[in-house]
Amino acid sequence: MTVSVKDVAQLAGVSVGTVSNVLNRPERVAPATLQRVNEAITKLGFVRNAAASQLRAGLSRSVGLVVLDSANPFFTDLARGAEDHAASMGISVLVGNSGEDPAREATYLDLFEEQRVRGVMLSPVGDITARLERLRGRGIAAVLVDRHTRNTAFSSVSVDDVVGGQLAAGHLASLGRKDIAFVGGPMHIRQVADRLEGARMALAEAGLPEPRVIEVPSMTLLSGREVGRELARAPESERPDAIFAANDMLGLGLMQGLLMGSGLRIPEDIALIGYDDIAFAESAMVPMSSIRQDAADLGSRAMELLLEEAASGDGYEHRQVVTEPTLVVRASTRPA
Amino acid sequence: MTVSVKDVAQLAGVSVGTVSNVLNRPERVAPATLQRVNEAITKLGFVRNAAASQLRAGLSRSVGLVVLDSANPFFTDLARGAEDHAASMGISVLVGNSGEDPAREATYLDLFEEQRVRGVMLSPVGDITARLERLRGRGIAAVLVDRHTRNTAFSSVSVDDVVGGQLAAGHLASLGRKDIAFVGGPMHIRQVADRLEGARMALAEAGLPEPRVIEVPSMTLLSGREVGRELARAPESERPDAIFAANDMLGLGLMQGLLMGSGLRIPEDIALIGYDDIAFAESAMVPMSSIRQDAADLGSRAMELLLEEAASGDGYEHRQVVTEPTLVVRASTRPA
DNA sequence: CGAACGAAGTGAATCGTTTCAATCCGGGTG
DNA sequence: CACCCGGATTGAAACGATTCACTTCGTTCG
Repeated sequence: MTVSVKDVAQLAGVSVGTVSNVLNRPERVAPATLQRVNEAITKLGFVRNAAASQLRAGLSRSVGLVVLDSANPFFTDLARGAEDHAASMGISVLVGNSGEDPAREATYLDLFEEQRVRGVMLSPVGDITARLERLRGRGIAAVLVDRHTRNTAFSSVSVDDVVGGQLAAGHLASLGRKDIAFVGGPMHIRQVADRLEGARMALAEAGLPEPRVIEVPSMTLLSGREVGRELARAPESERPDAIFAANDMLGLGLMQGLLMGSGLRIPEDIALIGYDDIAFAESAMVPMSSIRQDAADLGSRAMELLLEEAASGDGYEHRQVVTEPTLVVRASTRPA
Repeated sequence: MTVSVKDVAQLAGVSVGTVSNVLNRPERVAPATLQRVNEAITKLGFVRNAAASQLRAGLSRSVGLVVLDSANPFFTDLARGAEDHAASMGISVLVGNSGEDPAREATYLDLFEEQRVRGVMLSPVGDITARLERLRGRGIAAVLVDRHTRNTAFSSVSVDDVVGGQLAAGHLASLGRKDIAFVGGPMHIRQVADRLEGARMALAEAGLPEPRVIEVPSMTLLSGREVGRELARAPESERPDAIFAANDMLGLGLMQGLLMGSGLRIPEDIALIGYDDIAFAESAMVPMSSIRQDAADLGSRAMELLLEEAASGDGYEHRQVVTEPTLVVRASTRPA
C-alpha cells in the first residue's frame, strides 16, 4: 500500500542507503544514480515518512510557538515573521494559541514535548520558568517573546516601550506643542507605564513641563471616544494642544470623540499620535501617526535566537534582544 | 539520556507492553500496576515520543489546515473553531498560511503529506483537485472551506451569501425604507454577486423596486468614504434612504463619508448595514448592523466532516455543508 | 606492476513505540 | 483433583528512514 525507501531502492536497482543519501546528501551520489533514483521516486510517488525520519534522527524539523491571542494582529504578524525565518532554514512551525489560558498553554507545551521539537518560542501566560527548565533538560531550547525578563536564564526578544514613548512625545514636542496629554491605562500594565516614562523623559529633555496624565480603565475605542468628547467640550484654554494615546484603539476613539460634532481640527487644534500602528490607523478619518512595533521582525529575530540556541550545545550564552520601535508620521501630526 | 518506555518498565518492574497499555488503554491494566507504572513515569519524567508512536501506528494524531490569509479575522476564527473541535477529539491542528500564494500552499501540502496527517482542510488558492485526489489515494481526507464547489468529489463547507444578501436587504425593507442602494464590487467576485442577488430577491419579495447598484473597484475604507461623501453632497431627493454595503470595511468608510461635515444622521436620514460583522462594526461612531458569518462554527463543522471522512473508509459519501449567516442589528438600522 | 587511495555504494543495526500471539495464574466447575 | 476460563501480563516483531563500518572498483603513484 504505502511506498517506502525499500520500494524505491528496488525499482532503481540500488540499496536503501543510497536512496537515503539521495534524499539527504545528494552531492555524495553519482549523477547517473541520482537521476535513476529520482525517477523511481516520482514514478512511485514516494513521500518520505516524517515520523520514521524523526525517530531515527532523534529530533524533528519543527519548533513550537505559543501566542497569547491569535486574533491580535501583533501576534499573527509575529508568527508570520517567525515562520518565514524558520522556513528559510527548512524548519516548520507549530502554532498554538493559549488565549491567555495557562491550561491551554500547558497543553501545547505537552504536545511540543511529545513532538520533540527543536525549541519553543512563547509569550508566557503564567510563571513557567520551571517548565521551561525541564524542557531545556530535554534539549529543547526556549525563547521568550514580548515580555521583558531580567531573568538572563533565557533568551528573549521584546520591544523597548520607553523608547517608543520618547519617540512619540519627542515628535509632538518637535512640532512646537507645549501642552501635551498622555492618555492610557491602567497604569499597572508595564507597557503603559514604560510608554509614559519615555514620554516624561522626552518632555523633560525638551524643557517642557510634565505631561498631564488622563488615566482610562481600558484601552478601547469606547474609552477613547469618551475622553475625546470631554476634551472637545472643554474650553480652549484648558485643552491640550497635543495628545499621546498609549495605543491605537484608544487613539482612534479619541479622534472620533474630538471630531464628532465639534469644530475642532486635527492636527491644527490638537495633534494626535497613537501606538502600535495597526492597519486602521492609516485609514482613520485623519490618518493617524503612530509608533510601529515591527512584529514580523521581532518574530524573525526570536526565531533566529531560538535556532541558534538549538543548534549550539549546552553552554549557550542567552541573549536578551530589545528592539526599538519606529515613528510613523501621518496627517494627524503633520504641520499643515 | 532520553527516557523510554523500557526505562519506565524496568523501574516499575513490568514489561514494555504493559507500559504501552497504561499509556493507551489504562482500563485493561490492573489498578495496582497502573499506579506503579504511573509513578515510574512521573519519577523519570517520561514523555512519549510522538515520532515512534506515529511510525508504528501508521497515522498521526494531527490534521493540516491551510488558510488564505492569517491576518484576516475570519480565518483566525475559523482556525480556532477547527482547533477546538479537533482538540476535543485529541487531534492537533497544523496551521499553514498560504497568503494566496500557490507555491506556499503546495509547500504546506508537502509538509502535511510527509507528516501523514489524517486529513487536510483548506481554502484553496489555485486548482488543486489533482493534488487532493493524490492525497486521497494516500488515505488523507480533504475538506474545502469557504469556496462553494459544485464538485461533489469533495466535502466542503461554505456560507450562503445569497441568504446573507436577503437578510440584509429584507431587514432594510422591514424598516420601511423604499430607496435602497447596494454598494460593492468588483462584481465578478462571487461573494459580492451572490449578496447582490440575495438583496434583489428580498426587495422583489417586499414589492420594492430594484436596488440601485453603486459599484466600487475595491472594498476598502477609502472607497467607502469616497462614495459616502458623494452621497452626502447629493440633494436629499436623490439620496437613498438605506444602504447595504457588501462588507464592513466598505460600510465603515461609507459611515465616515456620510457623517463627516454633513448634518446627516444615521439611521434617521440613512440606514446602513454592512457584512462580515468584524470587531470594528460594533465600535463604529454609530454601531453598525451587519451580517455575521460564524467562522468558528464553520471551522468546527468542517473539522467534523474531515474527521468523519478520515475515520470512515473509501466509500465515503461527501457532503457539501452550506451554513446560513445571521443578522446582527445595531444602532445604524435601529428605528429611534 | 603492485600498493595505496578515494569515490560510490551496501546492508545490517538502530531509533521508541505499539501490537498480538502466547503465557501465566488464581479460582470456579464438574 | 484435573480442567478450563479469562483477565493480566509478557516479549518479540514490526513500522520506515538513517547511519556507519565495510566492500568494490577504477586510478594514481612510486
